[in-house]
Amino acid sequence: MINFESDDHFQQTLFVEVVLPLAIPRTYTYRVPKHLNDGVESGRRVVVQFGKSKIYTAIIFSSSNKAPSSYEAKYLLDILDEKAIVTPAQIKLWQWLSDYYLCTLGEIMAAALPSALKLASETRIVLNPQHTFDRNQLNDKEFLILDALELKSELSITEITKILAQKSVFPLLKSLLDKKVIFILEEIEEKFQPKKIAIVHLHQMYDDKENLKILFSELEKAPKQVDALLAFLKLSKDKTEVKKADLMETAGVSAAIIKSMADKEIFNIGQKVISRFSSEDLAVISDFTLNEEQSLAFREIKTSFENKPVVLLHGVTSSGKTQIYIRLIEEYLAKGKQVLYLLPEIALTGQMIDRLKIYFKSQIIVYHSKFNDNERAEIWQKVLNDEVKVILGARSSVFLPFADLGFIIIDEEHEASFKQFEPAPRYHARDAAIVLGNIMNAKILLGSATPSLETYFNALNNKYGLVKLSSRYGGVKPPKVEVVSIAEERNRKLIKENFTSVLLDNINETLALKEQVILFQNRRGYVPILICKTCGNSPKCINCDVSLTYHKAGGKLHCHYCGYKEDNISECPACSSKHIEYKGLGTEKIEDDLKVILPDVKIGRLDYDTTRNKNAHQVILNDFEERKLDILVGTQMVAKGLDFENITLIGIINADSIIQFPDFRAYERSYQMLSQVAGRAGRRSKQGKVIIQTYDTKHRIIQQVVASDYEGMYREEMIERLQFKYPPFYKIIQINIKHKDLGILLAISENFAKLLRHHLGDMVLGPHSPLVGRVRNYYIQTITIKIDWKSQSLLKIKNLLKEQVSVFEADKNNKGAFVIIDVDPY
DNA sequence: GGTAGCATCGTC
DNA sequence: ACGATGCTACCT
Repeated sequence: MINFESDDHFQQTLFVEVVLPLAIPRTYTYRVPKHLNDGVESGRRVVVQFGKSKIYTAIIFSSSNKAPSSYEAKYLLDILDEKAIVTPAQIKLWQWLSDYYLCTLGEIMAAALPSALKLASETRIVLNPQHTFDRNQLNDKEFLILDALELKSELSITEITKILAQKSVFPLLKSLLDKKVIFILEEIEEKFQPKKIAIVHLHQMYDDKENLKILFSELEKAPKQVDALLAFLKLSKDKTEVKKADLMETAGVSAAIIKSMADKEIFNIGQKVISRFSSEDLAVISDFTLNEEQSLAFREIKTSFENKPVVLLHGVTSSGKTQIYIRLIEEYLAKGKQVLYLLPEIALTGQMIDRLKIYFKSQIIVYHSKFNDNERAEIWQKVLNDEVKVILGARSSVFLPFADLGFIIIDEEHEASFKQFEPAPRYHARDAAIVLGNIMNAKILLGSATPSLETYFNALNNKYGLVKLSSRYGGVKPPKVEVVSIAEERNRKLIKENFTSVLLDNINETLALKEQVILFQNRRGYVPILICKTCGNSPKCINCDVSLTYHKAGGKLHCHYCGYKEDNISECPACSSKHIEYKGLGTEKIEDDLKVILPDVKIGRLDYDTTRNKNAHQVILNDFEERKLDILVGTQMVAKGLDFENITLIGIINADSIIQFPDFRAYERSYQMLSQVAGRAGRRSKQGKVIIQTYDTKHRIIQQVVASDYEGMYREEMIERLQFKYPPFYKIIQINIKHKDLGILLAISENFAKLLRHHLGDMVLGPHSPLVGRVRNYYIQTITIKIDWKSQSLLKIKNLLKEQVSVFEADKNNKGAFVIIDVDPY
């Protein structure tokens, strides 16, 4: 006879290693209650108590049947999932990231999982504002939570635990989350919003002619409303949808009239997400064939993939890389594979999304950190269940749980925004994606018009395949680049404010043709610094070692590092002199000066300051696209995701401010930035023009930009990189030490450098002060380690660093100090 | 002799 | 990360 009771008795006791979403270096072991043995699988979430009072969601990393010898493991409280929500491939990726970037698994988990998937005792819960769920589906306890939430709009999990008088609430909350009864509360920041328009419908009731007649008679005393109603009927005759804006215009009524009619339920007003893509472009995209050069590149990429997992597509601006991407994506979709398409964050607000959405419809999904958390959790599940095939996302989308990934595109591969700096994990999404691709056996395509030097180096050394695309698509001519000497114009007194006569003449010509202009200046604010002419003093931030920037709108001095603001000064705080000079220039001043010089021209500005509000970015771009603006002044935001047919002139106000930046990548970055901005000029119909204003017309970077000589730039840069021990020849690991007291910081960082030098010799440089020596009241010292990775073992050095950092942190003399390790800090 | 306030430790 | 525990300084 089989004894079911004793079956349990023979079951093994299992133990699991779990990752907690905290910055602790190791995994922790929990004992599995026997009744949960069947649920043990790495990648599933478990609920555990950690410490005396905290409850966290952790991820099972591995399991074993050996009890730990030195301590008694706690029981885990519950297993939340019926299948792993973190895939084995992800676990491998996490491990790699943690080893490579010297961060903890917990930090990666915290960054990777949307918070709706990692409930913790302090998580706050709110009711779904749209009560679309079925109350009958809830059990007693779920109802109890619902009641409590109706009384108090927001509850913490600890509070819910009290209400229910039971320990295990996570599974209950998970079920409520799944049923969309509750949401996780998050601090709402600026959210990504698709462009929406208001659509007006007539209430169903008035489909009936009699009712409509009655309505007209009822509105007799409200002539404006009658106008609106008539206008609606007229518009709805030849269109399926009536836009609120059209209705207002046709009827000649205000929004208030429409609103009051909506309140009376005559109209219903709905929102419709619309594409920012014009129908003209739509045709080009939805039905295209690759030209000869593109087809060749397409075939070359496929051949390269046969023996290399990574291929670089080096294609000049407007060479039609996107079309090649689309064809490749189609091939992988046909094989049933998932595709990850990585783009820099800013480019995602642009037209790329619309373009691909038109093409791939519901197969495509967009993912980035500005999405709200509930949406992100939903996308996580869809990717895991292989319900979405194409993911278009910013760097954090490398963390998604791909079920069957076949192909990764990293577009604008050279973009600095793929690297995360703060907080840990300080990873580079391109490199992480390559590792992910290798783990999942997916092919990886890097795309850029100006590849990063390390990528180009890898391509030339046969580590990556290399495919080139050197002519522009559809016979678009490359823009004509003209360099203007600021110094010379100044001598000849031709310059007006910061505009050379050449630039102004070109602006006028362009505007006369009803074409549009972009002016690029890589500094926001009005003027970067104020200097006292008497004593040379300039106002500094109280928290950081930087000069404050004057912002005319608001009349305040701002710190761009910590956000500190103070009132502008009329006399020098040090010597009371009234002779204050304004030096340098930012986008705000350029906009202002231009308004004086060209009073009849409509000028807009696109930078961090004008795009803080939700949707501001879209509004400005829409205005520009709809030609409500003639000139757009902006920081590097204008360089990305802006593809308007009508822009034929680009002005770079001061190229020197970009080139003269104290960083080893300054020249490379300048070349990339200038080329990219220049690439915005001119489209299919017309050759564009770019005017670069500079003091240093002979500078090699400027000359190389003019000549589109990427190869030349690469060659010369590489000589310097080798000579001064920089990547790609050397690996750089940066150790930043922070402390509130400068004296202590200098002493301890000197000591730490000495200690490291003892082990690593002259690989260790510094400590030195970074560009900004103090941020948010913490002084910073940097120790740089340059490693010749061909002759040294990176792993050994990293292990040594880990060890030495923990020794440093444990040392009493170093209390109050923070150590931040940044691997590949670029 | 007591305790506020902070540093340090350990979490399985 | 964060609470528990230990240690020093200052008070009635």
